[in-house]
Amino acid sequence: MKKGVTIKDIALKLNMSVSTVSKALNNDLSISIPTKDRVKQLANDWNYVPNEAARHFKLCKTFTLGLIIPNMLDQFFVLAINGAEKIAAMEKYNVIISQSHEDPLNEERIVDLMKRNRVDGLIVVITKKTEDMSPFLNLKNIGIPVVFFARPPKDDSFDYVTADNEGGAFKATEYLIKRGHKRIGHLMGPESMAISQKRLQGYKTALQKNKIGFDPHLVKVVDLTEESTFFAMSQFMKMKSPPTGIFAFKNYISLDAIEFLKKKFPEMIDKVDFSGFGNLPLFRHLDHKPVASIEESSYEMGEEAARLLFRFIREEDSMNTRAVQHIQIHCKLVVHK
Amino acid sequence: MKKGVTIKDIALKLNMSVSTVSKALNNDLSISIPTKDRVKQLANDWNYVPNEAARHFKLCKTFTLGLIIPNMLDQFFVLAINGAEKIAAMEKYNVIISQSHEDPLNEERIVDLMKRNRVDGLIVVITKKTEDMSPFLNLKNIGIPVVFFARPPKDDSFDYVTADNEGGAFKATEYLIKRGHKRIGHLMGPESMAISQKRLQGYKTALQKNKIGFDPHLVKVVDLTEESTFFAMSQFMKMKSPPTGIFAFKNYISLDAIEFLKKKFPEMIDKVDFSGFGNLPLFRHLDHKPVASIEESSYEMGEEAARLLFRFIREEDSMNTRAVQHIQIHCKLVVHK
DNA sequence: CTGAAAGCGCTTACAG
DNA sequence: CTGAAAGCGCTTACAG
Repeated sequence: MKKGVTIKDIALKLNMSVSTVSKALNNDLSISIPTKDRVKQLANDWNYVPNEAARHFKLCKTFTLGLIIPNMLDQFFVLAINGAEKIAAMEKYNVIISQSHEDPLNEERIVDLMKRNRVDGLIVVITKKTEDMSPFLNLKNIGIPVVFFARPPKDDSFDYVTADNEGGAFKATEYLIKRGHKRIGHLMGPESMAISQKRLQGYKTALQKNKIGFDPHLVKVVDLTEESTFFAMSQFMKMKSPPTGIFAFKNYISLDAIEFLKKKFPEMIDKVDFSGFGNLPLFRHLDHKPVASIEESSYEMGEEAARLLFRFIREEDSMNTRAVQHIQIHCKLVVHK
Repeated sequence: MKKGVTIKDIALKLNMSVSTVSKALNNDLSISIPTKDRVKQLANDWNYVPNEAARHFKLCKTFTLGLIIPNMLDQFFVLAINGAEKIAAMEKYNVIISQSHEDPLNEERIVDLMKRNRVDGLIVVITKKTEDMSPFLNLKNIGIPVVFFARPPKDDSFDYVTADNEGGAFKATEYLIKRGHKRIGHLMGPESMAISQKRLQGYKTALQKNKIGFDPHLVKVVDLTEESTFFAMSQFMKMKSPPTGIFAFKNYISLDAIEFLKKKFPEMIDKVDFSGFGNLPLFRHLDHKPVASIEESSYEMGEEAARLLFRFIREEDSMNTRAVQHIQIHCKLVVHK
């Protein structure tokens, strides 16, 4: 980084103090219009670029939000980022995005980095394997507020924004029932994720309400990799009477499951209906896709998380006294085709 | 941001000078092992978190790379980001990503922001409409190196990494010819983009080499929106003898074009073959997709761009004397199904 | 091996 | 309305 023009240079040239120049550039009310004009004119002529690193340092504030997400190839997260960025932009805040790639070790490294860089707040989607929350506890101690997003930690003492997981699962399952399915499987999310249980619960409730017995063999846990979905599907297909409707924890899983059928049981591809969480932009291009999606409104969820975070940033002092916030976003069922 | 523990606090407690503490934490050779141990022990006990804002300020270096891309919903860019991030991580650099959403005004705002935040270097995919390069010239002046990526500016005085656009277009077009097509259309990229011409040229060369006359009616310019692709396709389909093979500037355009056929000319969907730039992860899930893609190796391109940028960051002094770098990445043809 | 001192560029409470 | 001065947390050239 070259040295560049500083307010000192400007002050020297105009025979003013640096205080005056600083105030003029910041539109301080105490400075006269002519002075402001002269300062701004020269700043412009000289291509003055304020050194934010110096401001951040001086003000103990970086005007930066950290975002930690598992993976940017997942459109759900990208939409959420866009929502958060919108709110951040309104507050003239920057956003730093970093990917954990679903690895808790990476996650810890990134949290540390964000801490060192003194972001003013953090929005985090924890990895599918994160169980140890100590890196985040530590964050609280040094006064950096965190809002968890989409995947709430099991420990309810943290603030989060998430979908109505149980309600959404209920709707997705019931839609399959309404389409006439009696044997309904569930591709369940990892045990390590709190929402896996919620979505399972919604599935169970839908069965119950519609007088369909719960069969534990119809629930297979997957870990969000293609292999595990393929394995679960092959288990399903081996059954005497395989499910004809499958509610997936997440629609990226449905896509893998559909992929599996195409490859191994092409005759079944039109006989099994899928529903699941996530109404993704890429569905537009698909011929074989879930019959219904739970719209998680990820853009709005991102906005909501950012709004909550800004509230915390503003109320920083009351950090230790304020009530924990758990925000739940309503989920809509979207039928495809 | 709370005040937190500083090296001064540690120095006070241990009856040392701040210089010693600073050096101990930075593993300076001049400090004795026992001293280092005592310092590190206390730093650890007290949860000391170095204030990077202060370091950046002091060192006139932020260890941060800026990335400006049009849109994170485009997987091509996400892969490139991942490549650049990998290289940055190896150099212990952070990456700030910002989206221009294809709007030059946004782009200018972001460049300004990156300037103020004194990123050490910038990797930029300009918007499809960017013609005025002055925001970037300005960057050079204050000593922030920039590497353009994927979409080289028309002005060749900038450094960039791009695909072998002409060669790739040649291969994609020739593949359609090899499949027996005689009437081959081209969905050309925006005139404002330099690579649109290159890809058109590759298309023309492939026709020529294979003794197929060039028909200007078979070239339609699109602007990367669905509407413009739909319009171009409807023009094609109105022709007496519409093209049976179409080489698209970019495969997201192919997807829109396929969408158009599905909707308006379902009987044609299996009669028109597409090829184009971009071998995207999402193709995995598609039944109707281009018959071939030009693999742009975006991950590797991202790495390459970051490597080049680091070279510039290191050689900062010779900024004005060094030769302009134009790196071209070889493109492979990937046949689908 | 350790420390005193200067300084990075900016903001702000205070004095005039 | 303007300015002098302190200080944010750190690094480093220099002295000892």
